[in-house]
Amino acid sequence: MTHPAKVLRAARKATGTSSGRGYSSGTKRALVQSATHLFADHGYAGTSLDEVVAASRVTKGAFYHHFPSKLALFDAVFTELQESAIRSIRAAFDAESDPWEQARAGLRAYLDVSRETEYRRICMQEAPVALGQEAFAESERAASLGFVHDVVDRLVDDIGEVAVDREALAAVFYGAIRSSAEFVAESSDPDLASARVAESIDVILTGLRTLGQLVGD
Amino acid sequence: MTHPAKVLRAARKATGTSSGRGYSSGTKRALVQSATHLFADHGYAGTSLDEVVAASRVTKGAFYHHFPSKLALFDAVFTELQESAIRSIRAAFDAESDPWEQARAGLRAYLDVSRETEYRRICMQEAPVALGQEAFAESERAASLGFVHDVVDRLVDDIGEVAVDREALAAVFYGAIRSSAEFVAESSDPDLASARVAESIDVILTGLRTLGQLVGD
DNA sequence: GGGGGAACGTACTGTGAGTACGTACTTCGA
DNA sequence: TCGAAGTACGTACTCACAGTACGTTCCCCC
Repeated sequence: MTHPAKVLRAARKATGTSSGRGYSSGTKRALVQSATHLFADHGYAGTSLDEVVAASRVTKGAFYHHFPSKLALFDAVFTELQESAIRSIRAAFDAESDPWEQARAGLRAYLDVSRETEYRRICMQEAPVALGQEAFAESERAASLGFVHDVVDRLVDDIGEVAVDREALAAVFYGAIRSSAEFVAESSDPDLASARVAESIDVILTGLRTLGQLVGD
Repeated sequence: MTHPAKVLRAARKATGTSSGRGYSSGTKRALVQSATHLFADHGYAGTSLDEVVAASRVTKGAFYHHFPSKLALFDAVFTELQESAIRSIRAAFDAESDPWEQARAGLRAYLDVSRETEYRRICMQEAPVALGQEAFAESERAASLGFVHDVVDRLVDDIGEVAVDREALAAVFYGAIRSSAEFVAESSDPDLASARVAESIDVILTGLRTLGQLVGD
């Protein structure tokens, strides 16, 4: 007298589909995964809930049991990608000790992450529009921008003598890095493009360091 | 029965609303102007055609006579803002002759343009999502990015000895400038913020120049 | 002055987000 | 072990909005 839902649930647990990090049910996880691909391919506005639930093999009723709105689903997808990216970058960063090497390692890790179309499309393109500039900027300050701020702080400390506006410089570098990601993404040879922008930023950093040494003397 | 279109038309001609630069009718101009404000305030997805036509005091039939779709309306709004911005920046650029001064003047002009919420919201935020990355990147290459490319070219020529990747460096600077615009926009004191980021970019340019002089010796 | 195209207006259709409500399954306390 | 409450869905709708079909008026030119 085993009921069908019970079997399904057991099957999901066995295949590891269920209990995916913080989610109560496998259904929720399936919805997030399907949505990640669909949002990345067709954007937020270009993806209908009917497509998402069809890809997840559930119905709208099931969806609205787990999420209050389409936007909440997008937010879940965004947050997951964002957090994963930050973990990768911070790991690369923490593997170095010299601030200049940390900056280089962090940049390389970021360029790697932004090679994934899902990250670029969802976290860089769609998110500010879908979630609104306010909410997006907030999450950005807490995550990536804050990270760049730390890196720039260390670099400026290392330079020492030159008087610079750390906050403004961090904003400038943050944009430079974001733009580098697009440059790499649009390129036909991502490996080469990645090396090219990394070197350009290197030249800029070297210029700043040289400036610091000259003033320091 | 006095028909509304006749009255409206007479009123428009009397108030000079009609015959707006390149548009066949005043109606088209009114639609673009209303849409500019509405898109800037509520975004592309957040603005309904009913709102646009109501603000323009026409009907959907009139709208679809002038535009094939909502997206075409957005494109018209975007193109107008974009071209106007480029004109301002190029004017500031052409007023100088020294490449480093040209770069400074162009940056200042860009920071001024991007203080307008309409430009930021429509041309920087919404456009890549609404028009699609492909189309947006194309228009960007032809306009703003190409402009930055020219500026960087002159700077690198002036430096001389240092071997740098002009294309990659242009991409990096382009991002730095875009990000500066956001920094200024989010600030509570835009004049101060504008000066702060301009100085940060100045420091970077000075670093590059110094590098060039050292290698040149 | 009338014929044709441009410039509208009105009423409808289709799609997609969100809601209302019913139902199967699980859990837990008595 | 029985039932009551909660969880996890499914089905069938409503409403908003982009786009269409089609009719009507205005304007110009022959």
